Amino acid sequence: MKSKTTRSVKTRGKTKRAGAKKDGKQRASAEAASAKVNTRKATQETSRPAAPEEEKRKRYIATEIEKKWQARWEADHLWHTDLQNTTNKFFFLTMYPYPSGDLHIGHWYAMAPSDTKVRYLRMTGKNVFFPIGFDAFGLPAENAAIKRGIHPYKWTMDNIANMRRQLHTMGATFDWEREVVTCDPRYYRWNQWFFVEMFKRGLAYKKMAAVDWCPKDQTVLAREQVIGPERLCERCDTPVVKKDLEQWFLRITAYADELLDFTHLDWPEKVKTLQSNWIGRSEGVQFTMQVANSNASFDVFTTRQDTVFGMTFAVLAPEHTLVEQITTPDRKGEVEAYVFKTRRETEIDRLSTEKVRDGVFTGAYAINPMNGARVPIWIGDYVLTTYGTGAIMGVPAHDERDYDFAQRYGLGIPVVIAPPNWTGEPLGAAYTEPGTMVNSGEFDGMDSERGKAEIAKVMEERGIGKRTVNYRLRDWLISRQRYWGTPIPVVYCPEHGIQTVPEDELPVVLPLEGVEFVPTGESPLVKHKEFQYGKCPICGRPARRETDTMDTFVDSSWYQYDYLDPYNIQVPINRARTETWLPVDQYTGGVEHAVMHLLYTRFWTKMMRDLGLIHFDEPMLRLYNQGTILTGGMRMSKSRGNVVAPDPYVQSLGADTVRVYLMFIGPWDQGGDWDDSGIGGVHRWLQRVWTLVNETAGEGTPAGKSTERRDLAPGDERELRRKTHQTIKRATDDMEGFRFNTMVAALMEFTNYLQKARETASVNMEAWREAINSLLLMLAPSAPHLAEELWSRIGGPYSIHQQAWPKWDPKLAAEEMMTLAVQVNGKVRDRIELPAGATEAEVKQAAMASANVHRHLEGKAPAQVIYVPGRLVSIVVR
RNA sequence: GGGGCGGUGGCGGAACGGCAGACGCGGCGGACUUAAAAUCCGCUGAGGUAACCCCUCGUGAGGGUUCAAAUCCCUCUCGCCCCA
Repeated sequence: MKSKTTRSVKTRGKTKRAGAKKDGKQRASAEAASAKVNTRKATQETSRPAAPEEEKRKRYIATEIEKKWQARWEADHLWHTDLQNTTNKFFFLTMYPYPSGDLHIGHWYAMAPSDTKVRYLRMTGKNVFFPIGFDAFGLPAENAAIKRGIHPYKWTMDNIANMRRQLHTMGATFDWEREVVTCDPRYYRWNQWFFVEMFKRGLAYKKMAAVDWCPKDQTVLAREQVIGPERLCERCDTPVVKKDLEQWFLRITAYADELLDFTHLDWPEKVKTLQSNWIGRSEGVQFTMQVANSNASFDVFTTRQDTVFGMTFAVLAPEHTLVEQITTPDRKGEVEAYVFKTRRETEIDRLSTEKVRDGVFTGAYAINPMNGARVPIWIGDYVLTTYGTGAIMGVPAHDERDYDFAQRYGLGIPVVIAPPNWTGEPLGAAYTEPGTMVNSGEFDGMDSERGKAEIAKVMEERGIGKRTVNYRLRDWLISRQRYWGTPIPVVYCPEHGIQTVPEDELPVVLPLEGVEFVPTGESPLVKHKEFQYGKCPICGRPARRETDTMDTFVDSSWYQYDYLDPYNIQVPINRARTETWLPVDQYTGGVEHAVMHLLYTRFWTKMMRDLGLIHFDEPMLRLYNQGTILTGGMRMSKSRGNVVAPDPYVQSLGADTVRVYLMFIGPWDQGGDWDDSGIGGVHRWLQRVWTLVNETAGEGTPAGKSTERRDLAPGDERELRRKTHQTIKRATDDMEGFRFNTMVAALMEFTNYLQKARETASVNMEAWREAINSLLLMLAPSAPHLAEELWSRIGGPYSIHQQAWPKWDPKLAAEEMMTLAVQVNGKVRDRIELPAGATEAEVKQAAMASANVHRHLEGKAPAQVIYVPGRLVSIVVR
């Protein structure tokens, strides 16, 4: 296979292609050249046998050169950023992975192009900090413990070890010396510290909340443990219900308005819109409704106070605290059954338009404070306690959901906002646009937009209600009845109630020993008596420790800060470094985190600012969302069992091939179904580069033509330099715009051109060197190992990754000739070639001289001739 | 229901309103080889023509603006995402 024969056959094949019919001579010169190489090599590395070494030089064996250079880069700490040096600083952050155990092709898709961009930025003179870590707390570790008896700590650490190894094979320039692992007490103690600070400021608090509860396992379930539309417990298939429990919240709503301000963020519009919608600010009025024949009352929120005269009913959420009190005895059975039914539904189900909007009459009535009308009080599951006040006024004529509801139960639908040209007939559907107010007492004839303001004013004057801003955003529920997370640093003293753990006692360490993982559905901490034994910081007496842990999104809310100084256990953040290195200059990650992680981390930064730790308002200045790699149309995940492992590809074709292929398959923000059918093409391209450059390196001239090079043809040299500089321009622009696919295509085209040039043209060595050097430099960010290897072979200084990205010269890139399309009535009829500097008159003259054009003019004189400089000539005849 | 994004060869995808299909995969033909693999060369949107030139048609469907539309506008349709 690797015999001498094969090699000489190969050599002969190539020489024959290269030269005309001088087989013998060509072969002789090629062999002489390779013999020279051989000698040099042999003297350099006398310890090794010459033949296999020679073989290695000839063939592109990706795995060998990749291992070699990875070891060298690491030994040289090439990617360890000097954080003291803040000149040209650039913080490039890619979302850290969850340590599921295996790095899949989706991870590569996110990280490899990020690394390419980082390497490019380094070559343009940026001092880049590119850290990596692991989002190490979370449910899968605990499930593994329950199912297979592996401790979550061990499971997580083993997975991290494996993923570290896999990440290294990618050849990414991560600064491994500042790795953050969030399940390390060193890290999560600061989660606790932040929690305590927030508690002191009222930003962390405890209140009742409805959560998913499995009645059989007697436990709260995470959202993802509730399976299917039937909402069954994932362990025992018991229908899940909602249950009110005391939960810890972070007051993100305090920042709602500020979170709506994106003015200093260079983020995708999509993400900004998603966050805005999620926060859901609406301005309206909150007013009080009295229950008839009762001293009870309830508040409703509406943005359509202009329609208040059209109210024919009121609806309370089934969970509303008033429901039990006001329900009349004859309605009790029906109401209770309905409340029970509702508790099994999700909010998403309840808000779906597909769903029939139903409800039950409570038997009670409420008074419309604006006109004194008595309206029936219903309960309905389309009203949520989590939005507004958990009660609404029903105005069927001007709200679609209310309309459906009134239709179903035969409630009145009086029009109070007249559509244009309305003649008094009943509406066929809810009219939700502005209009003229009618049947609204003193407001009749008023434009409804003005009516909104007027009614709000009147309500305030009469003490009925007040103008209110309402948000869809809820406070962030961080309690998890789970083991594998950050313990919430709180104790419950029988005498002094809720007390946070003093700072000098942090961290509250998650116990690793004495923890039982049995499928009862209860957090192991609840049964860990030792852990629960705390003491009150005020009286020093025993106090039960909180057993809830924090949502893992807490960890990812500030991990970018910890990267700067991960080993610091004195203070939460290193202020000096934070001041100079943050905010993050470029963040990359999936759009699926738009309203969770990306909102939480913005909140966290604002909170930190208000704690006086930092001076800026936003954590990440620029954001790029790459797409998702799917398999069979589905997101890759271990639980689905559809992950594609990169390792086999890396072993057979090399990391460089995988990296380039992932960038080549399409626009980075698009993602798509994984299909490896084209990966061979990318590998072949890299091999062609290998061969092309090695010939230059080994023989000192392109294509071994040294002995018979003709004199320089000036045109050829100009052309070669033109292609070189045009390619640099294309690659630079594409790299700036994250257009890796077209960047790779440009380099492929350049390689194709160089191969042809080598065989057909006589080449000036300076220009050739410039071309080869540029090719390697431009390839370096994408295929770092191959580029480094070839760079060293042509005698470039180590490391190629510390060289400057090539610059293009507009003069050299400029074309001398231009090819123009000539259109007659919009159809291309000919192409003409002219010097690039040709004047409009010359161009038009040349166009009119075309025989093809003449034929299509059919003797008519052109009515109009349009010249688009450098592009085309358009001739119009009528 | 509202909003956003998208629909281009057999496939992934290129294309500042200006020559549609770059680049790659796949396919076909050829060179090399005893043969295969690998490599290299040529062709490859559909149709008309034996072939070349050339012509016609073509970017989900239909209409519009324009000398010129994949690109801008309107209507529809299908797919994905978000909100209700």
